[in-house]
Amino acid sequence: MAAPRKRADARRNEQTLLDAAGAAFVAAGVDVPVRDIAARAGVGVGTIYRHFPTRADLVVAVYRHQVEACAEAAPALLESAAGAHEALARWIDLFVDFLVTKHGLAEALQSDDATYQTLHVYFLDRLVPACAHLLAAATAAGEVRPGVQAYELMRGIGNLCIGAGRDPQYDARRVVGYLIDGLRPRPQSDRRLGTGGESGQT
Amino acid sequence: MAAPRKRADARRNEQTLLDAAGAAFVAAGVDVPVRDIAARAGVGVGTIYRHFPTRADLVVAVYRHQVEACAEAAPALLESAAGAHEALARWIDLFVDFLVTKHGLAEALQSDDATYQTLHVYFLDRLVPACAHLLAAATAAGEVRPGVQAYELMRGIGNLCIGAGRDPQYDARRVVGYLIDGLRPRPQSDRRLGTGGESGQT
DNA sequence: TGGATAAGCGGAACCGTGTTCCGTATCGTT
DNA sequence: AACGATACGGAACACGGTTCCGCTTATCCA
Repeated sequence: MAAPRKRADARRNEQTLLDAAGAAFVAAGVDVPVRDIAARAGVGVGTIYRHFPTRADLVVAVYRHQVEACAEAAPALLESAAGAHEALARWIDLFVDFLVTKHGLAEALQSDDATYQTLHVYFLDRLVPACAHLLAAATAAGEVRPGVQAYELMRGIGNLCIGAGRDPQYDARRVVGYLIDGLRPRPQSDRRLGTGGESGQT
Repeated sequence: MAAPRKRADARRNEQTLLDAAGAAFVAAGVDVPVRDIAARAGVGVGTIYRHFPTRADLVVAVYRHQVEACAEAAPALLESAAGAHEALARWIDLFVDFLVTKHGLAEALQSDDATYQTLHVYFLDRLVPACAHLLAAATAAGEVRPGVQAYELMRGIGNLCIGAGRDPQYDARRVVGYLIDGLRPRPQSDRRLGTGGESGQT
């Protein structure tokens, strides 16, 4: 319960590591070898593991501010945007912009590798509620068909961002745009997709 | 140019390997360690690399028939389905059903790992034309907005299949359904997404 | 200020996995 | 049967994640 303040060199190293990791992520993606990060920071690999037991901890630490900012932007968008669907679309643009500029992050987010477990959890905990808020408003306004799940939507968006930025033929923003449009209620529906249970898998 | 028939044991081993690999993929995903496949087949790892220089070659060999069948199903769907959009949707369902039942395949397809390069190329070469055919018909019929690219659509669909089957909260088929709906022309459009060049990236 | 003690550090060592390579075994042919 | 070509097995190497322990350094107290 007491806050046994860490040693000064430890605090300094932690910051150095965050900077080095951030730079390494930009240069070589979030999958950059641990040894490379250590070399950049001028520390041994042991030091990294002491401060950030898993790679996910390091990634979360590096991107925490941006994720928080994204989550916190949601309410303001709901007020400033023309409509609820528009607000949702704008917020998702924010999320997509964040993801596509972080090489390998979208991949890591969807990875089933146990290493990235906490990354997954953190992003979901922080962003799904924000998304759910916007989504609920849009659904209530009749601008999104009923039954769309925030979690599922976030996973879909995240998936669509995989590989963006390394393939000039693939524009994640555009495809995400199609998806968001597809959330709208179908005017005169002949193909039922509403609450979704028709996918026929036993 | 001559067909220097391979040795009998080599042909036998190749088939054994295909069977073993197929079983291993089902049991442990397409990322299963090479040594495991070798053990299943009762051969040394060298034998695998001799027959299938990269993992992609092995994966392609295992799934070739199913990919061909998917590609070839396109024309028939165009005739049997109620409309062109419907045909496209049905064909994509086929593709999604294929992907979600192969653990790790969707991930591998989008991986930038050089190992999977030929896998990527094969799938695209085979399936993009089929998709383009359906898409062209749907666009011509005015059932899909103009400007949608087959390649981009296929990548998007593939991406959405990542992680399906290991997360009960995420139903790739449903999300793909949203996306396909979103391809329809927008009735009274206030948000322009048409030919897509507005994504603001320099 | 100097010494004791705990906190923190570095990097060698270990493990799992992909990949290569070559001595050996097997096939097909004469 | 014997020989050359073909194919095989698995040891060895490369590489990256992870652990562990002897050494260094910050902090505290007398």
